[in-house]
Amino acid sequence: MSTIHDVAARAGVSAATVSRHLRGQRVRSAEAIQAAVDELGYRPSVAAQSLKSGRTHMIGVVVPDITNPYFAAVVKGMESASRGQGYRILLANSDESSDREDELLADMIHQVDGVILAPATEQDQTPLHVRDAGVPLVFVDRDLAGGEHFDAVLVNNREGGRQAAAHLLSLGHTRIAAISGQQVTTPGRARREGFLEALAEAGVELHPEFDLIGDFREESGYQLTLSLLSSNQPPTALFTANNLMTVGALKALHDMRVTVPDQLSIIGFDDLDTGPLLNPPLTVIDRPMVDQGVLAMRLLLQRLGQSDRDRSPRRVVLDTKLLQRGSTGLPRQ
Amino acid sequence: MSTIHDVAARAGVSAATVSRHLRGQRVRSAEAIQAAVDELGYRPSVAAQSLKSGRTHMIGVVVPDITNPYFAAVVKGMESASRGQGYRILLANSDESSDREDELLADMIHQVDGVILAPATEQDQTPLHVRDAGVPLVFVDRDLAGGEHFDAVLVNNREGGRQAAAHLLSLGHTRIAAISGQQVTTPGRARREGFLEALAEAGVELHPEFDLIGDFREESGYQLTLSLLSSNQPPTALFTANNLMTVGALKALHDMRVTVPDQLSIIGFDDLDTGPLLNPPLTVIDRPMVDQGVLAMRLLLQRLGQSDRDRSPRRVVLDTKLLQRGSTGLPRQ
DNA sequence: TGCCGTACTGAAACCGTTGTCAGAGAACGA
DNA sequence: TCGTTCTCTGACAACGGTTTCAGTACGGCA
Repeated sequence: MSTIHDVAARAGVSAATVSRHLRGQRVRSAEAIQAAVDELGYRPSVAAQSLKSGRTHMIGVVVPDITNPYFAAVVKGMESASRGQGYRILLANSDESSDREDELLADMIHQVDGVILAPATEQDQTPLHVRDAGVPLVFVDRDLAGGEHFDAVLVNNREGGRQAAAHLLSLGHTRIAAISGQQVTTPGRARREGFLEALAEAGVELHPEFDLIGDFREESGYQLTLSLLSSNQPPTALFTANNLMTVGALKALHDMRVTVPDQLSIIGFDDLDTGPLLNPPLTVIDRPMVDQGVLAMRLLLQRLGQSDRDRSPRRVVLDTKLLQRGSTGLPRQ
Repeated sequence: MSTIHDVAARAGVSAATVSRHLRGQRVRSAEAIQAAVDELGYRPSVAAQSLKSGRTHMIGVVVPDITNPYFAAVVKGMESASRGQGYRILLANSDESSDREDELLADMIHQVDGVILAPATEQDQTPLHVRDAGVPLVFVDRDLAGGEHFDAVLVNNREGGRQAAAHLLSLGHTRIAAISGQQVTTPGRARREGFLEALAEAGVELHPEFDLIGDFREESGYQLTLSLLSSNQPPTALFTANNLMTVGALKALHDMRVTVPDQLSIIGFDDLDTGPLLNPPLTVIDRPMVDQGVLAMRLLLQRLGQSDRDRSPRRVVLDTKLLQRGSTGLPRQ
């Protein structure tokens, strides 16, 4: 590994001059320096630059689970938006654990220029520490209670929940069940609230035993669906509040030989790549995925730009959309 | 941001002593130092440590596409294996582009302690530069032509291809088609070779027009399947060499109202989360996913351990397994 | 009493880069 | 010709740690 001094020696100038040349300043011996750089294959030490400048050109990204296709798409969006801007992504999974998230952020703060986070709970305090440390922070997918002072890219989860309910109601369902996510998370809480709200407005009540709370993982969708089916008067329609729980629910229905939508209509939140191929094709509330990552990264990079640090928070809220396919139908008589 | 000197001043000792305490050496004023550390919330500067030690505690991970569930799972495995070992993951997508991969690696080399790579082509030269730079490298999923001198975690792709062919042959198919991946990649080449090999051994020939080469993306699976269907004597069975192309193929079959497996049997490579839920459930060649990430990271971290750098390359090859479900059946008369 | 070994300590150098500073020439106008 | 400006330069000091080196203080022992 050659250093800037090696280059300087070879070009017959001082290290300072090499540095200047590399940063684009006019320098008399530009060609000689460039030649030396090329011959030695010199690349500046990132560590030394960071130490000197206090900037690392890395963005910390913390998501609950990278194997969730939604987050994979979001991260891909982030990566493509940071590409060409000279920023790299430091990736970590929180596994939906607030503690793990705390650790990760505490570690990261000191080696990233900014953080994009999908917080494990809305009560999380760590993001405040991140802000206190002067590290710009953008929320994606999930918000904080009182998060208005942070940048964020979200979707209208409440409206998404309402759309799901409205769709089931429009088909004539009244024995309706919902499997929601953790109520301490934005999508967990808001989707359920919107869903319940729309039901209430239509004068339909959700039986407490049909108002289930999962954890956004496939297994909880599976187990909770089994429990619903064991009810002596099962629901005719089901709303599952994210993609993984939807898959779990479908597996349970499959295993229990429940026909969809004849015996049970099901509507999920977040489309699956194979959504149209399922039997029947899956009805879902859909939302932009890659876009959210792109927007979040852009917001953050803007924030990193000089003189933009203190501008008021920007909050982007995207719309959800009903994709009606075959898994929802009229309730059985 | 407090520095080690702030801590030293507060504890009434020198910076050297604080450093010693933090690195676990016996020190007279341990309590006072610890108190100062806690009060100030001191954390060592990663940049300074890197500059001094030459180690960054970061692992560069370059995969073709993080939204491919296989790679998402692999990355998750890596992340969990690096957790607790004090290593972080610098993630990048190569988008199956060799040029992009070159850039990424050239940048990364100087800021990571090791690299895990799924190379875009087997002819790639960049990995050699990485090695020359003294940065340990582990291949995952894909190998290099002449890659025997590198650590790697692979699966037996050739055998997987043979299993697929054997399965279709055992059902009595002879008009068989294959949609393979890029022939410059290990999985693209080896799966096809194994597949063709087994057909040849059974005396079955693959019509050139049925021997298609895609690019591991959904769109190519879709388009190539459409072209197969437009043949005036279409195949009765199809092998798609990765998950995304399988999804593309299924969408084409769906759009063209081809019934599976009656009109066409299909067998994929790599299971889908929704594989069992498809209509009919998808027959695939399956392989460990998260495990590959875990193994690759372990291999790399071992390599980073002292005195292990020069040991001979370790190459792990995992087995594939046929998951017979409903998408393959007897050929139509 | 003196001597030796042990346990700990701070000063200083170093990692590689960048920014400051003062100075050296060259170009320019008077 | 002599200032004065302008452009470019190298020496040097940081940035925040870790490590080496040369101590200092103390206990044990003869």
